[in-house]
Formats: sequence, structure tokens, C-alpha cells
Amino acid sequence: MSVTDPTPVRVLLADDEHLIRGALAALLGLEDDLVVVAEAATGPEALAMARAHQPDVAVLDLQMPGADGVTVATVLRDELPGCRTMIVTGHGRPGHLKRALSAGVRGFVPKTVSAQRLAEIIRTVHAGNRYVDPELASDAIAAGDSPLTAREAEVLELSADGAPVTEIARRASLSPGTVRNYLSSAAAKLGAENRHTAVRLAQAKGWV
Amino acid sequence: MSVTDPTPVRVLLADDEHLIRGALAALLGLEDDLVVVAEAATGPEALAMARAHQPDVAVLDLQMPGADGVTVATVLRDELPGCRTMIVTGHGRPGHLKRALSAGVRGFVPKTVSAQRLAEIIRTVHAGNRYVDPELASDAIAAGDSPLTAREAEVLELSADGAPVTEIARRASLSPGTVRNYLSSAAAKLGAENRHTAVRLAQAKGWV
DNA sequence: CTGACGCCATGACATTTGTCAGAAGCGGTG
DNA sequence: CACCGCTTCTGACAAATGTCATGGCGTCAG
Repeated sequence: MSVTDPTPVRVLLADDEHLIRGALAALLGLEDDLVVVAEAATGPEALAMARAHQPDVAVLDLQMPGADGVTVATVLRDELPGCRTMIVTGHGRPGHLKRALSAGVRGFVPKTVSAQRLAEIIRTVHAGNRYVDPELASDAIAAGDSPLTAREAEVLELSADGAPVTEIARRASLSPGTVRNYLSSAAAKLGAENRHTAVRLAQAKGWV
Repeated sequence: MSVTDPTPVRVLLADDEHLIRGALAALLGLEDDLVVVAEAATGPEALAMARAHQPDVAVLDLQMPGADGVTVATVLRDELPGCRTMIVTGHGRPGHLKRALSAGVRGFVPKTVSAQRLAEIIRTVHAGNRYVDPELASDAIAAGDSPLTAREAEVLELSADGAPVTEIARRASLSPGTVRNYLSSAAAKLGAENRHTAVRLAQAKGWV
């Protein structure tokens, strides 16, 4: 039904790299049933473009200046329920997939797919179905759920830049002792020797 | 002279993201004077392809599995002196530019340029000229040279994953005390409170 | 050759961090 | 309601880390 559809799928492309975005727009434009109606280089720009052009499908890069793809998808789900969202990403961490799915994202693919394949997936998503890259999905399953409590994850994230405990405590409005306890238990749960390696592990799993 | 040249510029494309590589190949193929003779997804693959196809210009992504773009460029300079090399990168850190230039790279551009612009730069590079993105260049100048001595940088790099001092000492075959001295002086030079923030700073500047 | 500088190390000290025990409040769930 | 887990805190101790002074050894410029 799709390739001969008289009303083509209207696509929004958001990626901060002009090179990729332009090339992608050109390639997707070759498909008769797809039309790129808007492009954006940042999260806020993507939102503005979506509001202005009301696309059928928004193809969002995960890492963009301003607001990342999942954040944009969350807003779009509320503002434009008719717009399906999908995420493309370079290096997909397991946790991102979970975040994306709970933001109502219907497609999650790595940038290692071909443009042809991406076009098919856009059609799949537009038809109301979901598509998740099998490799990313299995990574996410293997990584499992975060063993961290909400505060543990929060404090761990605040310590990501290597700041001393007193600074983290200030940022989190907690006692330094509490911060140390959280960091200690978080590191123990992750099997890390100290909070710094714990941060790396949690980031690799996408839990922060 | 270029657009009507009867012998087009033979280009090698190396990027680990199929989506980008394919799209780029398609767009560059539209230029009459450019022909993409080979594609590669990893560093070693790029080398093998270059040896097999002897391209005029190698367009290399900075971050690839196996060997990064600068490493590939270094090898190519020795093995295929007739092949010009250029680097495209997503997030270019200042230090990378310096490394690239000393590896004989003649072009250094971010992925935020358009394909049209990239084609022009490929021609520039092929003609024997250099091209460096102005913004990346000014960043590199602003970042300046690394204030770290060779060992300071080495030890700092070994501590990048958050390992404890004893482990770093083992890896570097140094005394733990020496490691602490180096880390301390490195952090002082970088204006960091501890080695972890020092590592982040040095990485941001591209000094590690 | 002498002085400057980087490299490597040791030892001592203060500070920071990690670990543990304990305790209070709070929100669920059986 | 009793129980459990999460949150928050305190205090105390051990371990890791940061800081400083000091010394020997090599190399290189003046």
C-alpha cells in the first residue's frame, strides 16, 4: 500500500550533523512515498519544526544540542499525538532504549543500517508498528534493569564530573555523609572499586 | 579545471556508520569529477581498501573501530604517498587537529558541513592544498599546547578509567608515590581539584 | 662544566574517601 | 498493624589520595 500511496509520508529529520542530515534527506527523497518536510539541527529546533510542519514521522538523533532525541520525543507525544517518533543513534547504550520506549518512541535503530533499510523502518513506524534493532534490543536485555535506587543514580550522576563529595552534597542538598553512603552502595551494587569506575560502568549501561 | 576533468578524483570513504557512508557515497557520486572507488567501516578495512584501490583522496572518520582516522592517515602517508588524506569528525577536540596535521592530514572538517562543501574540500585537498575548518582551528589555537610533560600525560591517561593509584603504578611500572606526584602536578597545571576532573579537562582539550 | 629541567623515588602529613553500624521517619504491602 | 525497603542522617575507623620537602640521576644548553 505504501509505495503507491498518493499521500506520501511526511518526515521530519533532526540531526546536528549537516552532512548526515543533508545526505539522508537526499536519499530518503528518492523514495516516492517519503517526503522530508523539515530538518532541524538541535532539540528545540526540532520541536519548533514539528509544531510548524506537523510531520507524520519524526526521525530524531539521540545526541543533539539543546535537548536530546528522547526528550524531544516525550514532548512530541503530548503535543502531537499523531506524530510517530523514532530514534537513530551512533552508539546506543542499553539504557537509552528503555528511556526511549517509555517516551513513546516507536523505532530505535543504529546508524549502521543502510538508508534503504531506514526507509523501510520509517514506513513500518508510520504504519503504527514498532521496530527495534535486534542487536540493541539484546544488549538492553543483557544489561537488564538498573540495580540502583533513584537517589543512588541521582548522586552517581552528580559525581560524574569527578567533583569532590562536598560539592556533590551541595548540588544534591544532602549531607556529605549521606552522599558517601549512596556512592558506596552504588559502587558495591555495580561491582566497582570506587565511584569513578562506578560512574563509567553505569554510563556504559545507560543507567545514568 | 576540476568539474570537466576527464579523469575524476578517486575517493576512499571510511566511516563506521553505514547510514552516513552510504548517503555520502551517493551524494559525492553525483559530482561528475568525483568517484567513490572504495568504502570501509573500520580502520584496518580502510587500510586494506586503500592498498587495493589506490585512491587519490582518503576521507577518514576520526572515530572508527580498530584504528582511528589519524592512525590510518599515518600509515597511508608512508605506504601511499600519492594518496591525500583528510579527516571528518563529529565532535572535534582541539588536540586531534594537531595530531592529524602532524600525521600529514591535509583536510580537517566537522560533520556539520554540507555535502556540497565537502566535495569542494575534497577537490581542494586533491589539488594539494590544505583545508582546516576555521572553528576547529580557532579552538585548537585557544586550547594551546599541553602544559603536561610526557610522563604526566601518560600517567593521566592511564588513570582515565578511574583505577586506583596502585593499579596505575602497576600499569606504568612506576612507584605509587611517583604516580601520585605526577597526578598531583598534572592536576595543578590543569587547575583541577583532583585527578578525575583533570582527566576530563585534558580529554576535552584533546591532550590525552 | 654548571645550572636548569625532567624523571623517578621516598617519607611524612593532612585531607578525602570508602566502609560499617546504627537510628529515625516514611510509604507501601500483606 | 507489622514488616520491609528507601531516604536521610550521624559517628567512627580504615584506606586511598593529595601535598610537600627532599634527594639522586640523566640530558641538554649556555
